[in-house]
Amino acid sequence: MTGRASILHADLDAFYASVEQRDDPALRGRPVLVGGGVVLACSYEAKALGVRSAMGGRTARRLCPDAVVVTPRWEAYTEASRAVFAIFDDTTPVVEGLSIDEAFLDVGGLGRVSGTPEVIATRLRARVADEVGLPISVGVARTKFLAKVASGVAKPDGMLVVPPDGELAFLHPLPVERLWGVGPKTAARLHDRGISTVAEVAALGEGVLTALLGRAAGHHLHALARGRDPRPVEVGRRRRSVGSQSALGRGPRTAADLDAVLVSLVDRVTRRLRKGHRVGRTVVLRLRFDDYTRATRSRTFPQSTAHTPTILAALRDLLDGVRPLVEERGLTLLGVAVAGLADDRPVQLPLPFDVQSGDALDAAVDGVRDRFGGKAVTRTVLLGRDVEPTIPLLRD
DNA sequence: TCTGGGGTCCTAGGACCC
DNA sequence: TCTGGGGTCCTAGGACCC
Repeated sequence: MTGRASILHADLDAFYASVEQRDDPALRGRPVLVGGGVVLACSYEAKALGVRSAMGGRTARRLCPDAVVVTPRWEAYTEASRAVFAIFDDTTPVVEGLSIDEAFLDVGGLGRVSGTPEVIATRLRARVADEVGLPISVGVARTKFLAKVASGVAKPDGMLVVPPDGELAFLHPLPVERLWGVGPKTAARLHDRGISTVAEVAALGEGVLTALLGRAAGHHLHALARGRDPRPVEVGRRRRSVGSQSALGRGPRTAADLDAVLVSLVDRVTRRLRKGHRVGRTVVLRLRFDDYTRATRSRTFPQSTAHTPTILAALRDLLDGVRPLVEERGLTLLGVAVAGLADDRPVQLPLPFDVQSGDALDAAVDGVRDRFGGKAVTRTVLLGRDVEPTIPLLRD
C-alpha cells in the first residue's frame, strides 16, 4: 500500500449521555438513558447491559432497571459539539463534519510542526478531555473508511492506528456488519450467500457483488473490502435538505388536526431555512402508517424559496392527494422536508490548500455552484467578482 | 426491539429534449 | 409494422447512518 496513515476519524463516545455525566457527577458510573420514549443515547454502563440507541424506552428500562432517564438538553449538546469542532478546526484546516459528534480530519499536510498523525491524535484526545470534559475515540489510517472502522474498534475512549502495511490484517477478520454501508438488509443478503467476514467479501468478484447488491453498493463494498477508498476529506460540505417530522401516535385524526401538525412542521422548517439563509426547490411530504409502511410525495418549484405560504400550500396539496392512503392505512407519522437547497446570498468559497491543481479548483467551483443551486453561476463570475476565494494557511 | 428525529445516497421509470 | 440514442430532470421508494 502506498500513502501514509494521515486521516483521523474522531468520534465522541456516547455523546449525549457523556454530556449528561459530565454535567451531573451523580450520573457518573451509572447507566444513563437520554430520552424516555425512545433511547436517543445511552452511557457505556447501560450498553454493558444490552441497551442500544433507538431502542424503546420500556425495553431499555427492563434491561437496566437502575438506569437514570434524562430528558435531552439539546442546547448543551450543541454547545459541546461547537467546542469540540473548534478544537478540530484548530488542529487542521481540513475537517469534514459528519454529524453532531464525529468528523474526519486530514492531518497529512501538517508535517513537522504538529508532529506525526499519531502524536496529533493523542493531543487531540487530551485537549477534548481537558477543555470540553468529554471522552473521544480516534482512528488513524490511510483512508476515511479504515479510520472510521478503527475509531469504532478503539471505543470507548481509545485510539487505534492502522499502519498502511497492516490494513488487510486489521480489516479481513471483521464481520461484514462493520463495513460502512452494510446494514441489516445487506448483511442478510451476504449471510444468505454464506458470507460473514470482510475477507469473504474481498474474495468475491465485483460482478458478483454488483449483481447481489446493485451497481454502486457492489462497487463500493468491493473496494472497501480490499482497503481501497479514494474519497478525500471534504471541507465545507453543507446540508442538502432540511426537514422536520412528528410521530402522531395511533388513533383517528381529523383533517384539522393534521393540518395543524403540518403548519407547525412547515413553520419549523422555514424558520431554519431563513436562519441559515437558504432556500429550496423541492418540498417533500413524508408519511408513515399503522403498519409501518411509508410513503413520500414531492413537488419541485421552478424557483427556490423559503416562503412559508408557498411551501405550506404545496404540502397541503400533496397531503390532499394522499388522503385515500391516510384513510386506508392510518397515519402515524407526518414529516416535511425541503431539499434542493441553495444559498440566498453569496457565500465565500473555502478553497482547499492544494487548489493549484485544476481538478481541485473544478471540485471547489462545483461546490459553490451547488450552494447557489444554479447552472447560472459561472466560474468567471464567482471567482472574478462575487466571491473572494479564501485559502486556509497551513502551519507547516 | 414494536420503532424518534435528523439526515445521506442510490435506483428506476417516465417525461422531455435534441 | 416498426419504431434511435443520449442526456437531464422529476418522482417515489429503499437502504443506511447517527
